[in-house]
Amino acid sequence: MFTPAYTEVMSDELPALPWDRPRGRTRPPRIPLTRDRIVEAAYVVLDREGYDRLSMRMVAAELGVAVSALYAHVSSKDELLELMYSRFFADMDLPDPDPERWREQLRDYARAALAKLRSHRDLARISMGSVPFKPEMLPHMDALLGVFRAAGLPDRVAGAAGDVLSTFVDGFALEEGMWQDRYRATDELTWQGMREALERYFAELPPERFPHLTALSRSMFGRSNDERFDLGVEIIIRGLASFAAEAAAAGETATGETGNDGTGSDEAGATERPAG
Amino acid sequence: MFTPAYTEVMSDELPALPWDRPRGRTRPPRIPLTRDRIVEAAYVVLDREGYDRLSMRMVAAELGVAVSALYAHVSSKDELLELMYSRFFADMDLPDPDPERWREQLRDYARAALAKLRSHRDLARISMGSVPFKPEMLPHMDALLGVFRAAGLPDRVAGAAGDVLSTFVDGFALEEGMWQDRYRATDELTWQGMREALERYFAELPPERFPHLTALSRSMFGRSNDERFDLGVEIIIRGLASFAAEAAAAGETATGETGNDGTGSDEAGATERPAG
DNA sequence: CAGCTACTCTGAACACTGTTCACCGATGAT
DNA sequence: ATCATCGGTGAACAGTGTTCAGAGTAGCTG
Repeated sequence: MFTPAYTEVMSDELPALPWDRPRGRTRPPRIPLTRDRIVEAAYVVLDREGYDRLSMRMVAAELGVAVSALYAHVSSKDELLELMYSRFFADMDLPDPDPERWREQLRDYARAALAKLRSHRDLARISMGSVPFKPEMLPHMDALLGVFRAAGLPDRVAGAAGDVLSTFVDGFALEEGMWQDRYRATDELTWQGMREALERYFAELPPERFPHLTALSRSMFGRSNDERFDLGVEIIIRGLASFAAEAAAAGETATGETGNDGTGSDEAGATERPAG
Repeated sequence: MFTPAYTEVMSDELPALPWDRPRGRTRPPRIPLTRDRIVEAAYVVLDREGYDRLSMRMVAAELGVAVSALYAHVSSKDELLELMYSRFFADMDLPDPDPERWREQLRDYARAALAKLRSHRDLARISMGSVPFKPEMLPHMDALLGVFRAAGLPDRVAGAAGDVLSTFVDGFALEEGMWQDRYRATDELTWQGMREALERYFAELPPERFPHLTALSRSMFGRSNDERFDLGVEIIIRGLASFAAEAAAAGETATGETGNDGTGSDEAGATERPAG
């Protein structure tokens, strides 16, 4: 290790030693560390190494900086993860409620959210692991509630609809990521090959013990993941449509608000078939 | 440290030294370590300390045993977590499909699963973090598929229905647990107090920016969690009912199977996901 | 009963992790 | 030119999952 005094005195007249760090103006002006740069580096590490190997030391190494330097800008790893998660909501555009197009809007929003979750490896795990509420998601919650109300959902149902939709999107992305981790670890199988292997596995189970699994193995794994996702979203949308139709009917017959809590413990008004 | 030879020779004639471990028959016969005992101890630690503090060393301490002893019965912490997760499916009873009662059966199953997830602290996190498929869940998947088919769902929809339902149940329990962790850490608030605080928080947001959130804060947090859960399940059930009714109608008019994939308006099947 | 093997369990170690803290060097201000 | 401030450093601490040579015990064999 050279002492600073030595390099300061000598390097004005002599060329810099090859193993010595460049100094003066030749050295890049040392970009200061910021939260943003840290978050960015964390995403690089996440994409390259995955969630399990994402550590403060790796982020610091990515920035060419000591670990402890991070703690001047970020109070803990948890906070860093939350900052990463907050970026999730940054550049997603929000629907503005249109009663005519609420189904399409929900479908589009769900697809956009899934695409965002897929855009970084293991991002779904960060999303699922974060505290269930961040101020950044307020505009999203509000916009979604707006769509639900535009669809004609009673308030109680609107309040619960967001849960169903968001847990499905998050859970779907999480499961998808786990399969990827899985086959990343075991073999160099492609995603398609994995699905085929699963289909074969289920098809070859003893049919007397698992009659439905064996019969449906093709239906479960034959189609693409996107189709499975769309189908799930469609199930939810139709469920919401049923409540909307019910509310509309009640609104026509009686002007006052009904006390129906929407859980429909009986199986009466069900099977409201949407036109979609 | 005394050498074993010393204690062996002397302790027959002399009383045992007070700091020496009792030997011979007075010592409890040393119950052998088994996978089951380890899993059981892990659950004790989980309930007392929570998922974040669940470590191999704590499990070992709970059993009064060295850490490395665990690795003779369990190959890794991941395997231990999977063993814990496997217990989840052990004593849940399965519905046997009844076309007349499929809604009730799904509702009961969802409630039972939620109750199971609630029965141990942070169990939902283990569930969500586990690999998406375990052989123990085969009977459950088959039984659920049976219910879906009994309901009259087309195969494609039945294959996706399980995803929607299970991600909702898991996600709901996970979120609930996170709120609990949250208020456990910050204050000695009760669960009810937490909900009230949240309701107030949303109600006091600027209404011009968040018109729907402020308007619906009561609807979202006023009711109990169980009601919110039931409502979510009901949304899914109605969505499935819609597909079932559609299939029934198609089956009456035309005998052949229709090619409808159930996703409704397409326009997006694209973005087949690459494996990476 | 003695001797042996087989097996469980121990204690120490390794390579990590998140986090803290006394210092050091370069910056901007007096 | 001196001082103070502050961002960044390196070492340390307590904790993690995991491995491994070796005790100690149990049960089987001669």
